[in-house]
Amino acid sequence: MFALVDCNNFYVSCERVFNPLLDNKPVIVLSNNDGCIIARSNEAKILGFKMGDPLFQRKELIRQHGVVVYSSNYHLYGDMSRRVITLLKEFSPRYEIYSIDEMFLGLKEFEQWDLIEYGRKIKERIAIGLKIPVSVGIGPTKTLAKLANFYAKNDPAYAGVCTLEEPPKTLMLLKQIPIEKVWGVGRQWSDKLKQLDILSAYDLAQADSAMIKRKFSVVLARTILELQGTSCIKLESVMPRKNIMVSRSFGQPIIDFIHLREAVANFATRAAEKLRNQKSYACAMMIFIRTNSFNKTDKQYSNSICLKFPKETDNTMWILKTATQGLKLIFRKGVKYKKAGTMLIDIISNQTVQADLFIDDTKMNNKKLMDVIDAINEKYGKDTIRFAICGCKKTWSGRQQKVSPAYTTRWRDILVVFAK
DNA sequence: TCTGGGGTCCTAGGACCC
DNA sequence: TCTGGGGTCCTAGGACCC
Repeated sequence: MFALVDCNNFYVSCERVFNPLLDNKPVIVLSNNDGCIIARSNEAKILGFKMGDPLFQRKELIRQHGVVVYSSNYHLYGDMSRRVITLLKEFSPRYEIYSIDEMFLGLKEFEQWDLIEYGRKIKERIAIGLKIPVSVGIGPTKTLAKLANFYAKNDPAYAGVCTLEEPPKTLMLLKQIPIEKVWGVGRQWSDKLKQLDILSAYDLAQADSAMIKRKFSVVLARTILELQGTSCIKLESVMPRKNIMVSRSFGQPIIDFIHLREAVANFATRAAEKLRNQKSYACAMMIFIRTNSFNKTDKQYSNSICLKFPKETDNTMWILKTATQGLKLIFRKGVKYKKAGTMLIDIISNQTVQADLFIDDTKMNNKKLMDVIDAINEKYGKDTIRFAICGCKKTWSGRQQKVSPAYTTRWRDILVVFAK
């Protein structure tokens, strides 16, 4: 058995932990650049705010209902996520961190227990420990645990905890789940499935898996088995990333090379930090730049380039050098750039590196220097020490007008409580 | 004026090997 | 008229996830 524990409206819930005045009010959290709505409280969902709505299209509705708006605060959400994970680990030795607000628990060892009761304990633990509301879905496969979570979250009768244990009960519930809510079925496939008269999770569970494999892929055929109760998708403990991407849209369009280079250098630096953090090397990197594709009048341009490093590396200097080279090759004058990014690719573990006879490894991967830089930045804050090419003004950075304090990760933001 | 930022896996087809 | 039978690796593109 698996449990899927999902934090409800996670970003909004994080804001509410430190500001109880937000309880019962419509609250939304915005994406980077304050561009889109990416998290909504239940009250905001009822008002009709949709995931991904551009903010500027919803200004009127926000004003009408006095909706509270926040920029995203990943210092806070990331740290709260780590705390949730710490507490959830108490409930099973086997787990998978699936996303910033979701975790699977392996419950093989607890199958004789009352799992509903266990689910309630989990929910209670997170509520008391962190004031984060969670939903718990339990099932014999990950896909069924996901669907159980759908009920736990959306049907008040379950009060946040639902199990799909016995097959007959499971099948009845599957009939009420629209096909597009099934884990692994997105927009394209749900449209195509509906044409085949497969409208619910139940219909998919009954479908001919050979036909599905032919017309879709082995992935969806696997989903059928999972819906029927045969577990195909294992619990994955932490796997290092195979790609590391850092990209941003700019607050203002960038025209000149120097500013664009500064932005790209910052992204590459961040990517290199992530790479070292997971103890890997990258063999190559990709750099991309693009104009604002929403703008119908400006000249459009978008390009990317992949470059190999002379030898696999986790060294910021090499990565910056390569990023700059690549940018020079794809940069075009007279264009208004709106977004850029870097991606480290061909990532390997730093434990399995072949030495090179002809390249001086100490020069390529100046490990001591990187360790010192990382340690200083860890202790005194991001970018305390940095490469000059990254600049210091961050003119490219976007709007973050309504960001809450980083209550749990920055000393000067720590919450102060006054006694009356 | 204003439209996010990450990831994964699978498949088909081409180039190559013997 | 007729033109083998295996393989591997790589890449781009398309689907999905949060």
